Amino acid sequence: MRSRSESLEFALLGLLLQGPLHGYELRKRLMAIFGPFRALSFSVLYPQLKRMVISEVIEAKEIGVTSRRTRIVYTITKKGAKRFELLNSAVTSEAWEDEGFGVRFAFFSPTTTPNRVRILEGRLLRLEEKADVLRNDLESAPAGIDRYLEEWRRFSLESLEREIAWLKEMITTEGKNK
Amino acid sequence: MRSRSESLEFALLGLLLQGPLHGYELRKRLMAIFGPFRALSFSVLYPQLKRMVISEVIEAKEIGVTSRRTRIVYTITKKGAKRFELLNSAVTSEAWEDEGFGVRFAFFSPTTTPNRVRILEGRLLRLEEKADVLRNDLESAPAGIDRYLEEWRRFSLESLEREIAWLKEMITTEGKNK
DNA sequence: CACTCGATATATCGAGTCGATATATCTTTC
DNA sequence: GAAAGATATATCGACTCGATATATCGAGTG
Repeated sequence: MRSRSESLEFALLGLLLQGPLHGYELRKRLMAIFGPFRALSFSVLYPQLKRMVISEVIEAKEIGVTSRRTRIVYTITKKGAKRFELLNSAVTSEAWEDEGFGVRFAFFSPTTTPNRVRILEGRLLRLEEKADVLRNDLESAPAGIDRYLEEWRRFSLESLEREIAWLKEMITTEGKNK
Repeated sequence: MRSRSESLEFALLGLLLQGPLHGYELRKRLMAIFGPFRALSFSVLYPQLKRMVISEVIEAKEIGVTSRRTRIVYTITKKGAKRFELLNSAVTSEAWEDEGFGVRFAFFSPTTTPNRVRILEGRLLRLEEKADVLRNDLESAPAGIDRYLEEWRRFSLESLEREIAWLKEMITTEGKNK
């Protein structure tokens, strides 16, 4: 299982918990949640839904009684609800990598404070690792080796440090909710 | 041609312009340039090098005279140097999308101020598009629909605005070099 | 001086992703 | 009533990703 499809499965289960939907509508809602940072094409969505039908976390029902237009409506199963709970509580590295974190964060509401903190702290550690690499690059590189590369690294490091500060704030806020 | 492989081709040509190198070394240098933001696996690098040999922008020479160890050294051809020039001057959207911009920026030195400005302005427009989507999301969403989703959007928008400000600064600096 | 360990070096596999495209219906606008 | 655009499902080929296979080289250990 690739990390990208794990976070997609998580998001799909999260949406279907609120009620049955068909593929096109699922895509629309996910694109709205993802915003301009992550695309979702049908060639990713439909195979993913098929895999989820096979693993029995969702059920597909074709409806087309009144209109001639076929629509396939997906419903979450009991196994699917359990799967969502598992993905929510058994936090893996997927939850704090770039691909997964935004999606996990967007579905923070249906989880608990300890799980939120675990994800936020995982993300924090991951970003501090990246920042360390950049700091080391900036220090060890011969001065003025390439001013554009240097400038890019400096800007990236600043961005990371801002996200780290934001995460720390989020963790503090969660702590108060305990 | 996918955008990811176009920016990889650009980076490989940029490195090989400085002298012949073999696959493993090319990967090491690229990973150092990309930093912690983009991985590069051999299953991406080797097929890309093969495609570039076929399109005759590089040549492969197997050396293993003294040692029994095979090493395949790649040399840029005249066609390859022209290809690098083309990618440098005929700026496509690839140069300002997330995948390509960092790589283009890292190889800013061997290009000219007008080309740099074109890339920076393309990136600027792209980020302003994204920021507009987020601003619209934040304004049109019913207040408090999900405080985590809202918080994420707010943070993403702030990050975009910071990158926009940085780009404007870079464009001004380039202007002074004219 | 055999032994292990980590770095060097090339390569492939299956599963998944991406962008483009196909097909057809429904809805709105002129 | 015709055209345009949103709705809806689906597939294709080329490409990417993570894991794994294979084997050599150099450095340090006991």
